[in-house]
Amino acid sequence: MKRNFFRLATYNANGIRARLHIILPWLKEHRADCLCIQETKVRNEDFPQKPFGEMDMNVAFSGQKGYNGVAVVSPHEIRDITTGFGLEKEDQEDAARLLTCRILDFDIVNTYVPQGRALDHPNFQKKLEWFSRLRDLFSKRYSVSDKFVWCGDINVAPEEIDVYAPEKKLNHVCFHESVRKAFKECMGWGISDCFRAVHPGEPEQYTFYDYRIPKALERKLGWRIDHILATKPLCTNIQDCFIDIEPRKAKKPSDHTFLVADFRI
DNA sequence: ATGGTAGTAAAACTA
Repeated sequence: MKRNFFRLATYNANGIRARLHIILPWLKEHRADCLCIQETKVRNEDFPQKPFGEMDMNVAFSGQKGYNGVAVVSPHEIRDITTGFGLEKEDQEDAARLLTCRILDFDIVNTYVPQGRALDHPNFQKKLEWFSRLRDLFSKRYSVSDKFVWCGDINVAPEEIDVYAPEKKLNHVCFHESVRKAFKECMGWGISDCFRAVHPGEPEQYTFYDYRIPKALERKLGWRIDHILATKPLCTNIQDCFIDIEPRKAKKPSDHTFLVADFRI
């Protein structure tokens, strides 16, 4: 059965080799046209290409040892793959956090935005700069009239409803006003939050549950920090956008949290 | 106010 929409999803794997038992069945069941993965935590030479190839999926990946790492999986051809910000002397970590490609007539940017560690840590400045560098990349390489999607682990809860106990998170690197502002300024290039376009004002819609917090899912102690942002040609054609959490299928509840958007084509 | 656990990969480190 051919569908009249393009299904794009994003998933933070926290180690792709430890999540294949979740990712492979999920791909089969949901028939995503594009799955963007972050925190693969695997160097390129060790990337598990075979299991994807065996189910006729193409993969593009960019990783480093132990940390970070991004990948794109698709049943379609993955073209024009780039990693990092496209500098002559590319930073290894940036290359393992940013991968762009074309699938059908969609321009896709998959990012694992630096978490930032602490407000007074140098990594937090790097995080803020990432958003302006991304906006520069968008405006340099793409047009707002393109079918363009930026998705991934953005590490920002944009609004109070996007995190539990927001009053206690004002100095958190994923909720501080400076990082929310930086994210919004980046979006100001011309992209909108697909999830909020479909579910405006809906509270307790989270994409991330810290596995260190006991029963975080049941207690609704989560964050909406993974996002799918799209330009107007796509935003005006969103059929659906939803968070797929199926804890019954996972050993741990946070193992199985996908953010999905369906774009009418 | 802090810590809680998981993954990678072989002792810390990031989240």
